[in-house]
Amino acid sequence: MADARDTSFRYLTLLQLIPRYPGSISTPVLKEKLAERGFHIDTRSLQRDLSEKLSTHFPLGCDDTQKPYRWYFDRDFQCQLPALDVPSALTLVLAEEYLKGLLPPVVIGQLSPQFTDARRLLDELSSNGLSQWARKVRAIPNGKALIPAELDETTWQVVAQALLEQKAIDVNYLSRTTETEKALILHPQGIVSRHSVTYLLAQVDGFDDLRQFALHRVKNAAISETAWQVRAGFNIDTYIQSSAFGYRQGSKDVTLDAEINRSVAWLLKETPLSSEQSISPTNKSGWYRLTALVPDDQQTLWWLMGMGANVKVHAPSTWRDELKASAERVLAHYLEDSDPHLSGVNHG
Amino acid sequence: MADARDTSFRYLTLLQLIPRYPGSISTPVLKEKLAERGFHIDTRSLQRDLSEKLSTHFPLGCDDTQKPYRWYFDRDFQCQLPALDVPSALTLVLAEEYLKGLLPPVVIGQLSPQFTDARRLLDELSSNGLSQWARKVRAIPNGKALIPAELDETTWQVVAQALLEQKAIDVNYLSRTTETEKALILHPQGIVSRHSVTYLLAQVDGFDDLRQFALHRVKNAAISETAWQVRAGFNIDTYIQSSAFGYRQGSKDVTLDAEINRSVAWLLKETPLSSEQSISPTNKSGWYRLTALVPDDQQTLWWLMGMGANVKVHAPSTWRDELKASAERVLAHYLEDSDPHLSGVNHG
DNA sequence: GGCTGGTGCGACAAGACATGCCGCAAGTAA
DNA sequence: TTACTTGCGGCATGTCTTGTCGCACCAGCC
Repeated sequence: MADARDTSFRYLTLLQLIPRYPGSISTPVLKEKLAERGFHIDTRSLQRDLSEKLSTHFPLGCDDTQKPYRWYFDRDFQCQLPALDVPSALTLVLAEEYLKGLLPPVVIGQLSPQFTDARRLLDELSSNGLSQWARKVRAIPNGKALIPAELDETTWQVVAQALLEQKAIDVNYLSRTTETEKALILHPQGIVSRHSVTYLLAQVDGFDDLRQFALHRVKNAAISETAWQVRAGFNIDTYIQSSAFGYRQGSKDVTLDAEINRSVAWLLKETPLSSEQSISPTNKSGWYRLTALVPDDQQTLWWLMGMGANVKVHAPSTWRDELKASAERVLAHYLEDSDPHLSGVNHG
Repeated sequence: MADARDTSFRYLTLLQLIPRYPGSISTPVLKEKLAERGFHIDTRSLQRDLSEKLSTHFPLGCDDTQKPYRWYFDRDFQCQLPALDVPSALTLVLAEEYLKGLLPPVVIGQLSPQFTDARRLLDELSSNGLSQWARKVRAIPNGKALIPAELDETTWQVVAQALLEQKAIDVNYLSRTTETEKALILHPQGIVSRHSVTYLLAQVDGFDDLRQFALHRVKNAAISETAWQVRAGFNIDTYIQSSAFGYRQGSKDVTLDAEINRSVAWLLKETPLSSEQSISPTNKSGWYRLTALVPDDQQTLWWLMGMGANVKVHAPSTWRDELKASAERVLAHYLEDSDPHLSGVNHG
């Protein structure tokens, strides 16, 4: 890449090699990595770069309690190279607002330097505070935002690293059924984030089956010495579709045929259910005919349920039946109080 | 910040001043901005920096068709200063997966250098492709992901910039009611992203009332010469709560009192509805009593509706009535076909 | 205890490099 | 045409970088 002695570029390479705080890197390792990238310099020069040049201009820290000194960046330092432009910054703010309800705070914390950077830019945009961007941008998420489960920061870091670098991990896991903590060795195979809970898919050491572990119930995670167990032919999509998450998801799409009222029609014209969808008027005033090719999954069914009486499903018949049955059960709930003699209606 | 003549640090400052491609910056302006930051250098030096130093090491472009040359970064170049660590990269991938269903592709495109960076890091992590991170991470969003409305890139950029820098904009807007395109001057006051549609809140030039404009129906947006109209005392939260978006949102929270079945209980134990929530067993096997302080909004009601017969609401009575009425209407939908003599049941 | 290897650091000299200045050329606006 | 702006090559100067050496410190290890 860079062959010759170009000081400033070497500085930049150097800065990219230094990790953020929880991590650190020692001088000899840095020298080696620099050499890999074509910068063959004396150890002394490297030392000078770090302690005289870079650390005066950047929030660098140095752990000099051990002899190969270890260098690291301040925990929250961030520097984008083409600096953020205004639209990107606004997008980041919007994205953060959305993600707040979806991911554990700790995971968002991983991205916080970026978000902070965006906010800082917007703040500086109008140093007089005129912009007040914070009062101008809101996201109203689609679903009800449940409060994401609490998650330990190191847990997330260890799991992410183990998953990607194919390592096994030692953990304590709080079993939901037995309510006891148990030490396990896990072989991570995947991560699924569902609603506001993040699950680790892993094999327990010594077993062949894949199990789900809610990340917020994992304690004291650490990379294990045990060698990682390969799971041949694992495909996460297949796994999810195999209803492992209660998503009775037929592998094929189905054609949804329904009547919808005007408000739903408007909604779907702007944000379609699927790329293959048609909406046409019916002879019933204020009602439209919807045809769409949609996945056969729980999500879609829930969405239909949430639309309530604004949607009337004709096909597939399984959904139609399910919606009808669900309505009957709900009604039974509320009738059994006011009309005690009707309490025999099935609500199982 | 940096007072003296420190070449490498000046380079870095320089790089931060150069925007990504659609934008560009001219040499004299750069010189001025550098001076603002304490770097008083000769124009010649700046020229040398750009054309000899930086452009050999960075993907810089130069428009030399006009005489004050203009410099810019490659469209997709990105360089994080403390380089991304593995957990952050994984988080970014997860965030992207979530946002895909929530924001228009163009808006996500704003962040794409970051996402691309994350993906590249993960790819390089296992040059042999062993990691296959893409097969290991999935997000299953809470709501049904509708397809976000198409949105023009420049529209987003112009609107974002105008909003933050307090400028008026010239646009062509496709009215939903009249289905005609109309040239307007808008005074942006806020942005609300709702479901998958992004709305601009703005006053039309010459009017005092605030209107909503779906961003994907805005064409040919451009910063206007017209001076921006201030809207005194505008508060976006108040505006949203004033049911402007159909969110009949009482300003006060309400106490939800309901019976829930085991699966919902588990869900809520891990991801609570609110920070003040209690779940206790009832004498009915498999059912639990839920009490929670929740906002009085449409979102929560929809969520309850989506839970179907797994939830039985006792209070507030308005919700209870609404759920019951909704179930009745749904049922009527489906009964009127199979039992024609029942078609008289109200479904308005 | 002494030896050794690894590391940090001050000093120094050689040489590379950055910088300001000048002059020239090309294009543009008055 | 004239004045102005901008880019660019060249050059002298002075600063800065860099490799080398010597010394100090620390931790094992024989």
